[in-house]
Parts: sequence; structure tokens; C-alpha cells
Amino acid sequence: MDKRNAILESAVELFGAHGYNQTSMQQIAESVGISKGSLYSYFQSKEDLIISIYEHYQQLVFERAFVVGLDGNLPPMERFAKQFQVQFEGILEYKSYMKMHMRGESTKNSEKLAAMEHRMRGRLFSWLEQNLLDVYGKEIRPYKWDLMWMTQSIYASYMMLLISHDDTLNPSRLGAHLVRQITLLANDFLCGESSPQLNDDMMKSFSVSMDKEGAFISFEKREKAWESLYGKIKGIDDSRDYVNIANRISEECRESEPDKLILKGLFRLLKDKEELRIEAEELERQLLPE
Amino acid sequence: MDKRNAILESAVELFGAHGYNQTSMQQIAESVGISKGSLYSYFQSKEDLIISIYEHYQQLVFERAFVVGLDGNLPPMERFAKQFQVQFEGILEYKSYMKMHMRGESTKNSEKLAAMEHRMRGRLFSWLEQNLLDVYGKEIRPYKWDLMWMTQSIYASYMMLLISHDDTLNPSRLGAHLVRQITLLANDFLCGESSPQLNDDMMKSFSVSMDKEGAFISFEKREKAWESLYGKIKGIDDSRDYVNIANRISEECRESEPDKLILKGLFRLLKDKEELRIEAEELERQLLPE
DNA sequence: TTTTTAGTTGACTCACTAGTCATTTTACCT
DNA sequence: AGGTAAAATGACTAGTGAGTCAACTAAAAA
Repeated sequence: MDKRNAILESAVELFGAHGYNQTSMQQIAESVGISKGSLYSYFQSKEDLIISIYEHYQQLVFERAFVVGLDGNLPPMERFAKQFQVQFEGILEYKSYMKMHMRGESTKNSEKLAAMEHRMRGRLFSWLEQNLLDVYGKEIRPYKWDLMWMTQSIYASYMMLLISHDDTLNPSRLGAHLVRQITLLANDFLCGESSPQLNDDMMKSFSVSMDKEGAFISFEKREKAWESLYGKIKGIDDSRDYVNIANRISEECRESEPDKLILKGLFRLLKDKEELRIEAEELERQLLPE
Repeated sequence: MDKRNAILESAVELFGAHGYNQTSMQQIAESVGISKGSLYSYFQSKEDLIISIYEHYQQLVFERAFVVGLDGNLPPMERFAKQFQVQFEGILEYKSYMKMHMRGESTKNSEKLAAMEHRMRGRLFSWLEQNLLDVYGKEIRPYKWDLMWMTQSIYASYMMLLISHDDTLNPSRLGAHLVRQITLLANDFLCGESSPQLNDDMMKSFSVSMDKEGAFISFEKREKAWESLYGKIKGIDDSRDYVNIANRISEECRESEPDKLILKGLFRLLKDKEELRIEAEELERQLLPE
């Protein structure tokens, strides 16, 4: 089962460097050091392989920011910046995957992948919407599409820079910078000086109904587990301590090699609080299977 | 020689819709209504075909904005907005080409195309630099890369929207909107509230030395002709009238079917002014060959 | 009308790649 | 050691697509 991961890594490297169509199964097999036949005992087809790559990496990059967003103790704007920072850190860690993803060719080749991409975009947009409303208030609603569109395009462009200049750029500064720029644009809209260019109708392809069938089931299960843990914590008297523990867990999970013992200990602490036991156990099961 | 253009048009349509690698020479031949063998008597190879497409369309889209920029009578900011507007109009007119271009797959397949793309990017950036300096003054120099980067990413993202929603979006409004947003960002930098993230060193791959050998020779010849005409006009006493004539010529050229008689007449007017004769003749030769 | 020329054709070659499967190798158990 | 199940292999199939070329066609020239 470890070889499966080795294949995923080699493949993402090659796809990122040369593109999906320009990389043959033979090349992937050679770069892993196995035969082509073996590849097909781990993945049914080339399409299956790239879908597995997306399933594997997508959540690694995205979940981080989602979890940071659950910590209600940070002021909204800082939380927003922090989420971008964490996202940028994720991008640095999975550079090849991001390269592959940004080439975007692969999408055009398969119905299934296109649906997945569509879903991911919907996810990104609803996350953005949530944050923009939290940070700038309900008043920005008439301008939300403009802001969301600007945000994602600036975000994407910084992503590209980050990938080629990881040495000079710094995720934390970049996150703050991005939020600062969005704030300028938002204020301009709020002053009524600028009028929106985009509307619901034009953007309907970006709003995905989340209850559709699709991939990411496991991802969503984990998200749900985080969400209900933070939810329960909020309802507790001395929530402060428990938020810290939860935050510490999420930080540890973001490490490239999370320390399982530390996680176990932290979960132990959570489970001591009777009210949190069920949620903590559920999340622990998601994060530390076996 | 007309069949060559028919091929270019069919090919750009197919490349735009399905992508370069997903379109076979056979399909192109069928869509033009000729045999595959004939294709190869007009273009040496598939690569030659796509390079010819780039050579053909690139200048059509880009030259417009360049020429608008030469009219020194508009205030800098309005001129900037107008240039974007004209650029957006061009995008609408050559939608298939823009789609193809934005897919970007083709670039990865050929050294020559990659060099071309690199050159185009350099062109775009130096055009942006010129405009930003004109509009916001020398003071923005320390922030120029940040501003250029933001501008091009917002510009590119609007381009994408425009292609899929040409019915609702309007080039003129979009141009003004874009400049407004850039102005906000620029002012923030000028207030010293925000610090730059990008520097010369990181961006060196975007600054192209213009004296390199490459494509676009004909494009540049035409640019030069425009430039020296506007230059000469500026040195004349009653320049106003002649600027108007020159602007009228550039507008007419932007029509999908420029009226050759009108152009001839306008050029006649210019040539009446002895000081402009040589330049007007040169440009007329570039624009109305035969 | 016959000859020459230019343009057009589509069957063919060659290279490449996704995916298969009979055979071999390895690892494990008795 | 011998036997068996699981895993790995690479030659093979079938399909595709870029590019070629001998044969064909149409039109211009003689």
C-alpha cells in the first residue's frame, strides 16, 4: 500500500513537470522503478491515476485553511489572512501537485475530473463567500461576486508566483498583503463609489449545490468532524483552553510528519472533558486511523 | 492564398474549442473541406500551423491598444482605460483565438512557441510599465512590479469572464473599472501604507530585452510607422486636427471590415500636410498593401 | 487537341501509447 | 525442500495521429 503512494508521488511530479498528456504510463512506471503492468494493479487506468492524485492532494491543501477558519477566537480579518497564509504554506509543500493542477489540461480529458474541478471551484467560492461576509459584513452582498472574483484571481496569481519564487516570498506576508488589497476594493464598493460588474446570473456556474453526489466524501467527513468538535467547544464554559487544544491539533496535522504521540495526547486531553468525548473520538478516528 | 486564411480560421476555432493536442490535422482538414495532404502544402507541420496562428492573431489583438496609447491628447488615466477597453473589444472579436491562447497547452509543446509567448509577455509588461508610470508618476517605481503583476492578473481574469459572458459585460465599463481598481491599489502603495512584495530580481523573467531576434517583425514595423506618424504630428503647430485624423484612421482599422476608401481619403488628408507626407505614406503602405 | 504545370488527394508508413495477459519471480507457508 | 499463492513483468494488441508520396485532376499553355 506504500507503493501506491510512491506511484502517486512520481506521477504528480511528472504530470507537474511535463503535463498529463505528455507523460506516458511507461515513463511513470520507469520513474517509480516498476513495470507498466504493475502500475495497472494499483490503478485501473490513467484517468483513475490522476483522479486518485486529485483526491489525495486536494484535501491536503484545502483542509488546512478550512480548519483554521473554524477557530472563532481570531478576529475575522486576521483569521482570513491566516487562512490564506496556511493555504500558501500548503501550496509550497505540494508544489508539484499545484503545478499539475494549474496546467489544467488534465481536466479537459475526463468528465469525472471536470466534475471534480467544478466541485472544487464551488468549494473555494463558498469558502470565500463565507469569509467575505464575516469580514466585511452583509453590506458587501451586492458586490460579493466582484469581490470573490477579484480575490480568487489575485490569489491564483500569487500562487503562481509562489511556486516559482518560494525563496523570496513568504506566506504570512503574502496572506496579509492579499487581505489588505481585498479590503481596499471592498471599501471602495461599500462607499458606493464603484458599481458591481458581475451578478448572480453570470456567476451561476460557480455556485455549486453542495448536496450533489461526487468525490471528496472522506474529505467532507473529516470536515464535518472538525466542525462539530469546534461547535461543541463553543458551547462550553471554559472554551478558551479547549480551543487552544484543538488549534494545537490542527497545527500538528499541518506538519509534514505529524507526531502521532502528540496527537494522541492532545486527544486524550479533549476526551477528559465529558461533553467533547464523542466528537473528539470521531475526529481522532478520522485523523489517526488504525 | 485565401485558403491559407480559411485554414487558420478553422484551426483556431478547433484549437480554441478542443485544445491543441486534442485536435488532429485530419479534423482541421475536414472542417476546411480539403484533404490532409493539402494542409501540408500550406503549413509545413502542426507546429508551423499554430505558430502562424499566433503570428496572425497576436498583432490584431495587441496593436489596437498600442495605437490608442499614442494619442497624447487624452489624459493619461482615461487613455489607460481606453486602451483596456480597446483590448477587451479585440478579445471579443477574436474569441476563439483568445480561448486557444488562454488554454496555453500549445506553448508547452514547442521551443519556438514558448519563446514567442515569452516575448509577448515581455511586450505586455513593458506596455503596462509605461502606462503605470504615465498615470501614477515616477513615485510608483518601487511598487511597479506589484502593480504590474496585479494589473495583469486582474486583466487576465476579466478576459476570461468576458469570453464566456460577452452579452452582459461591456468593454468600456470594464476598462474603467479595472483602472479604478488599479488606482486604489496604487494609491495605497503611494501612501506608504503597504510594502511591495515583488522586486526586480524575482521578475527578471518578465523583462524581455526587446532587441532579441524573434517573430513579430512585421508587427513591429507597423508599430514603428504609427509611432513616427504620431511623433511627427506632435511637432506640428495645429496638431489637434491631425491627431483627430490619425485617431479616425486607427478607429477605422479596428472595424472588422475597414473601409479602404475612407482610409485612402484620410491618408490623402494627412499627405496634404507636407511635413507628414513621408510618415503617412509609410503607414499607408503598411496598412493598405497592394 | 495535346502537353505541361500546379494543385489535390487519400492510402500508407512510422512512431507512440493505453491497456492486457500469459509467463515468471518472489514471498510465504508447510 | 517442495508447494502454493501473490506480485511483477514485458511482449503484445489495438488504436491514433503526424507526416509522406505516387497517382490523379483540372486548368493553363502550346
